Amino acid sequence: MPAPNPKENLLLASLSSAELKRMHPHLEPFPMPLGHVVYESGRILDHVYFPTTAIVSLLYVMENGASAEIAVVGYEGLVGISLFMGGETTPSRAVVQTAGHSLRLAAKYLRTEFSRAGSMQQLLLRYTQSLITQMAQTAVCNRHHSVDQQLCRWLLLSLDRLPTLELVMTQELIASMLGVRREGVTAAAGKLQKAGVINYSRGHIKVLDRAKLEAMSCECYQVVRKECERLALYPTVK
Amino acid sequence: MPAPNPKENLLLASLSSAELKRMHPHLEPFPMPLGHVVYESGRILDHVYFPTTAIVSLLYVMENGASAEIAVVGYEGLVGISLFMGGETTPSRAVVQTAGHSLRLAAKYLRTEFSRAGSMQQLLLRYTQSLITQMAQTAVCNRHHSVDQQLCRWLLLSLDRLPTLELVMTQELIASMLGVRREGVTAAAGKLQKAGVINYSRGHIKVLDRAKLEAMSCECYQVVRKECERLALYPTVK
DNA sequence: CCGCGTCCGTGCGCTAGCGAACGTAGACTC
DNA sequence: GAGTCTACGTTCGCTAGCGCACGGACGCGG
Repeated sequence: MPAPNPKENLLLASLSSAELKRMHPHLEPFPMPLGHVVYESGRILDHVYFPTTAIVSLLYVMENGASAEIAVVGYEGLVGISLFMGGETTPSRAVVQTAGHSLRLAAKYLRTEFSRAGSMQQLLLRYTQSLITQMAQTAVCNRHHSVDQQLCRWLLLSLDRLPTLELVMTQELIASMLGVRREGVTAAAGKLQKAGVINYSRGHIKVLDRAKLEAMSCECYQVVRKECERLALYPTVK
Repeated sequence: MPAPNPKENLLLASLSSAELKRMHPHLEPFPMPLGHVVYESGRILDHVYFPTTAIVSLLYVMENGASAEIAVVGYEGLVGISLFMGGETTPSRAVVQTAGHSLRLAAKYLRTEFSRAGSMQQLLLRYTQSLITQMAQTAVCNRHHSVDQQLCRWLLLSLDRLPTLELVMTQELIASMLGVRREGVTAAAGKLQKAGVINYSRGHIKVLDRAKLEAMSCECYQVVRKECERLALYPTVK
């Protein structure tokens, strides 16, 4: 497993050379296998994680075991905002949704850098706001949009955080992220496949027509993307 | 209209006397009539607003006019976090849900105070995290819970931000907040009335049995409340 | 090449919530 | 005290999504 380059994470790449120089010695490679729980609800974090190739889902698991994704974090962001927001913990869980690499940074170094009130602080706060937008839009989407539309939104959000047009992801997993039944995902994915938008096969999804996927999605994807671009924080779109 | 006392807002009340002294000259009373749009999606804010007796809903309005509440802000918080988070704007709208008073502070004073990196900054960031929790829980609730349960949650959140057990609020308005049909609220409120939990009459809701209301609510209310109490940021419960 | 486990497709009955329309009763106006 | 308006109640047909159950198909290991 090659050591990930800090420049692969957009937040780290945005740092000034002086800042990056200070952080670099403390950034340690951290592998993220599929399904790994990066943090558990209520646990106190001792690191923040900057994904490079991995994708992490923030999700809330209810008392009865049902779950729902709150937001998704890829190479454009970081996992563990509660460390600098001052809350220490959050009631949600972070799970690796796509295996890959990340860099992690011990809490004390992050706090030190944050308290310098420099561009790192600004960057982290701006990123947090983009995360807030994503959460808000998730709430709206959960309220008003069909499973079909939500699947499109979800695929696009994942796609933007991946180097290729292929996702490794079972319908069961997508269902648990969206908080719907697996059968609902099967039905929605079936429609997309018939429309020639994707190709699904035993946990491998190839996106064939991204433009059509965007057209079939609800407005929520575009809102999040536009807002993040405005904040100069969005992954490049392939 | 009496000038609101800064101590009526929990954030302002938590400031050190030195901080409050610095801010006090710049805090101006700002009335909040029902329905007033405190900020519009995308507009650049020039003040932050600290409600004292008013309650403000953050909601997202979709292209087709449908809406959904993202979070609610009362005397425990402030409206306008994007000013110190660095984004300047957000894609949501803030609307006065319960008429009352607030104090507002011009952006430049807030930014100055924030950049001192003192307890005010910590306080604002901790509050932002509590807001994030509320949004996340709203997303989950929208996904998994019935209108009945959501109504209970919503009533409790409003109740905690009010001095009395009576809300002035039409079913139409509640429906637009929850993002459901008015008829759905009528049905849910009818059940609560039959159960002796509330008394509804032409825009006036009296809560008769708060304990039962909490029992009929989903876990989401308690999650938000516990998390905010943990962050030492929650209104006292009557 | 056989067996088994994972993953995906399908069918069926059921309920919650939607959309639209209409009825009614309290409250306010003049 | 008659008219009017706003807020709430009720109905009906419809659809999306749920829970459950089963079956088939692909792929891996032996």
